[in-house]
Amino acid sequence: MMQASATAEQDAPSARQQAVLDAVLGLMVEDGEQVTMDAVARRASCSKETLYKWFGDRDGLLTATVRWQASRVHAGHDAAQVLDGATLRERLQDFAVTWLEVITGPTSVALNRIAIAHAGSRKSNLGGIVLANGRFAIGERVKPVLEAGRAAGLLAFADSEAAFRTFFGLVGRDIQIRLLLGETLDLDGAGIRRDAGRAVEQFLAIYGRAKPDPNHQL
Amino acid sequence: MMQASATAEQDAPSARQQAVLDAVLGLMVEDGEQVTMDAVARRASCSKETLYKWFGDRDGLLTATVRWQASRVHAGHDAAQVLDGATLRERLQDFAVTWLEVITGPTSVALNRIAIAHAGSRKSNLGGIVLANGRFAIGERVKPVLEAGRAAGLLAFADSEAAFRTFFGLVGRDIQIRLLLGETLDLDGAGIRRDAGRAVEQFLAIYGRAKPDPNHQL
DNA sequence: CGAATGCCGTACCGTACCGTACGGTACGCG
DNA sequence: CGCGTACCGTACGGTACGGTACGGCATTCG
Repeated sequence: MMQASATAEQDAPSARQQAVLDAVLGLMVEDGEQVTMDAVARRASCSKETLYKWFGDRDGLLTATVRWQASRVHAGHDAAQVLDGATLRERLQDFAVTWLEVITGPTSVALNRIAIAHAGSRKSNLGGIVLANGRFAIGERVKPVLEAGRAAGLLAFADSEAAFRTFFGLVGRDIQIRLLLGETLDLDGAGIRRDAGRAVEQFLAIYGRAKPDPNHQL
Repeated sequence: MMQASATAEQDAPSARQQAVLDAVLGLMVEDGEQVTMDAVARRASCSKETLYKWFGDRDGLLTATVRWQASRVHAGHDAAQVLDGATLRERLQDFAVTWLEVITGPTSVALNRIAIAHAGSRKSNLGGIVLANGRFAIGERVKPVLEAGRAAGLLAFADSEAAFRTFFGLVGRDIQIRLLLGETLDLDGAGIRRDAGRAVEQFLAIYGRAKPDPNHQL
């Protein structure tokens, strides 16, 4: 009579529940529109009754799935201290590569499609969860690096949020919207690294200070 | 026994049909998920039978709606020839403002949501239509300007497509994805103009050839 | 061993919605 | 006038899907 629903509570889902959520992700990737309760139950070899006991309703199941996927995207926070130019480039490049790998992945595309379709109606915003764990999470990880770069005199900007948004735009460009709208553009690892490098260089062309220059104004 | 379906044919829809399509757009903006054939018929004061005669099926109706909206977004093509720095800035600024106004508009958000949700399944890609009339249409209009700027010695780039994609990223940044995911970020005209100006200056910082016009600082 | 629990499989219900059919009305034309 | 055409309003069938109920099995625990 226990087994709190994994939706309301923030408990990590059990192993069996994780298997169910992975089944949902699999269905989403195959065809976002056929994520029906019957299909999930069949795919996960569980009964619909169990689905409803664990997740409340279909919305709870989708929410739990989004959370579950988000929980394993998070890479480790690593604090960087003093930066030289090469290290800054490297860190930004890493972020750009990671981000591009995420948004071009089929799971991300499927999940964003679901969340966007859901955002049209009011109920329980998957969009907020996706944003919090995607766009905003990466922002909170990049901004300290940018600020460290500024502290080291390598970058010049007033607002780290604005600077990050520019970085975000330079990295992603039109890739995400094109993928979401169904275009199949294949980026291999080399292409992603090339794209990331270009974005970093362009970012430095805008915000870079030529030399470590300890007179930071604004 | 005529009245070719407005879907298969490329005929412009009749006035009455346009009213129907506007009703669909209205429903999409209000709540993307309640665009049902009954609701459209009620809203447009027409019978479902007529809807099916005109548009074939629900997919045809949605496709016709996307085309209809696309048909009136197109601004006039205007060929510019020789550019000086101020004119180039102005043209780019205009494009940026227009684009931001489009993607922040509720109709665009609703339409993109529908198209993205639809892109998950195979049938009749609204995504392709939206891309062709949004992202790609603006690209084809911007690239000649960029090339004219290059011809005038104001810009330096090898690939106009790549340069445009950078411009696209600098203008849009994270705005579209955040709106699609349900965030309500309100940009008034002044905010859009400010954003557009920033994007143009950043673009020139990357691709600009040192040409006088010292009224910018960032 | 017997009861309780947790879960699977499946049948079932209500509803929403796509697509069609049918009756009724206004209008143009021979 | 009578007929055809185009359309509105509505009712209806079929179906897919969300959510519930029930029988059966395996495991755990008293």
